[in-house]
Amino acid sequence: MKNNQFLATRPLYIEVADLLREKIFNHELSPGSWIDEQQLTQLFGISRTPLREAIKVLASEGLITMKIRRGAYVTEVDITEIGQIFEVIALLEGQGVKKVAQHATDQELEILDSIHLKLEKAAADRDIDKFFELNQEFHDKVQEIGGNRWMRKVISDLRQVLKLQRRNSLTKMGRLEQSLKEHRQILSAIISRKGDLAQELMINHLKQGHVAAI
Amino acid sequence: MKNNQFLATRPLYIEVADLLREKIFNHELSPGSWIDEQQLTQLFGISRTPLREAIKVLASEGLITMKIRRGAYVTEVDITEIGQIFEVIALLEGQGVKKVAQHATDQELEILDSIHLKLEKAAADRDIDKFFELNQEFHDKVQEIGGNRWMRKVISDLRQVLKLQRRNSLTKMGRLEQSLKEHRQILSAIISRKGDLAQELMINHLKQGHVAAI
DNA sequence: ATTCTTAATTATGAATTCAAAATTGTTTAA
DNA sequence: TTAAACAATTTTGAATTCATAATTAAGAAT
Repeated sequence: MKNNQFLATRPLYIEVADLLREKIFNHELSPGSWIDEQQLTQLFGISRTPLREAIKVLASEGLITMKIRRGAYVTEVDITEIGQIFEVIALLEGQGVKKVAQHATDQELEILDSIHLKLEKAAADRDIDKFFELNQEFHDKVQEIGGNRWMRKVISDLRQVLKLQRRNSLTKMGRLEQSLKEHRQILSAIISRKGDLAQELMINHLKQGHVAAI
Repeated sequence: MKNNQFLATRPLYIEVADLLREKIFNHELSPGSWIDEQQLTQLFGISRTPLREAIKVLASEGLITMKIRRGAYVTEVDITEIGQIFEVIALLEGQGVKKVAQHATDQELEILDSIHLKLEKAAADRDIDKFFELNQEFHDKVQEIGGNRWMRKVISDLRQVLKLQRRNSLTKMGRLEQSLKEHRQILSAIISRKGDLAQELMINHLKQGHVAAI
């Protein structure tokens, strides 16, 4: 695989990890399927070494499951587990948002507000991709402000696993409106420093919203 | 590196990842220091391939930072972060134990009780290693009964990060007694089906106990 | 002595090779 | 025809090799 001509080129295994995630999320590599190293090295034009390094990284993220002496498989996430993952995310983000409501500086709240404004605009424009991007950004910014690096990482990893499942919910417009409304309430609770309320709203937001609410 | 004589041997890179975590957390590999692949392959008696796979896994866990074309460095995990990790674990185990108190079968409670009995005995015998092993088992069994596979995985991952930090607190006998007492209360709350109380006790157990309470 | 240049050494990133395990395919026996 | 035994092939896990980048050491010029 030829590296680009620019400097500061990223390690090959990181590039490959990205390519693999992509293939997994768009189901070119479907859940449960075996990962054919041979085929992928040929497809990517690389050797097995960086590919296997990438596979191990995705395995530690939970996207890939290693079976000893019989290779790597795309993790299967059944509907029950989706619920379980949401339960964990809801718990953590609930705690995060509570702390934000209690301790964030006014300046930090401004940042959240500005993200939310853009979110409102994206919704008004019916720009779904943008909406999801900003939605993601809002949730992540809350965690960033919350300041628990490990909580943030856990959430981010679990979110990725959820992406395995994404698919149909993208089109559900009604859910988008509902999600926006819930965001409004959460932000409002944060700004008025109502930690417990913000927590409760966030938990419900995530538990009800499921995938569309990510 | 010779594998043990038992079957179901784990992949080498996983073993190596464990060894590296250990070295990182007891500061044989100190924060910020460069990771000498050559030296470690000799020390472990393995080749660079599995070592580098392990390094990449730890990098994706955040324990190691890769610098392109100049190797891997130990990330600094300061005491603040240890507290953050405990916060996450406490939150999750609190939720888990609550669910157990509410939904576990009587038979499952018996299992917890039997583990706790052994824990009492280990404490009475002053068998610290046994105590920690059973303590671990108790917490994990609660999660198993709780039934949220992903919550369990997250906890298990975070626990691993905490592992070596434990070493010094092992000797603190007072803390061990206190930990045992808290376990008694938690178990009692579970058995009497007081979910909210069990949750609160577990959260305090983990937050106060910190490393010794693992 | 200090700085600059260049050669030698070492480390990294990645490809290749190799041994052992797992799978597949073929032959033989009932 | 089916099942068991065994050989061939494929795949995995890990060691080794190789090209290039980075670092160190050595030597020349100021």
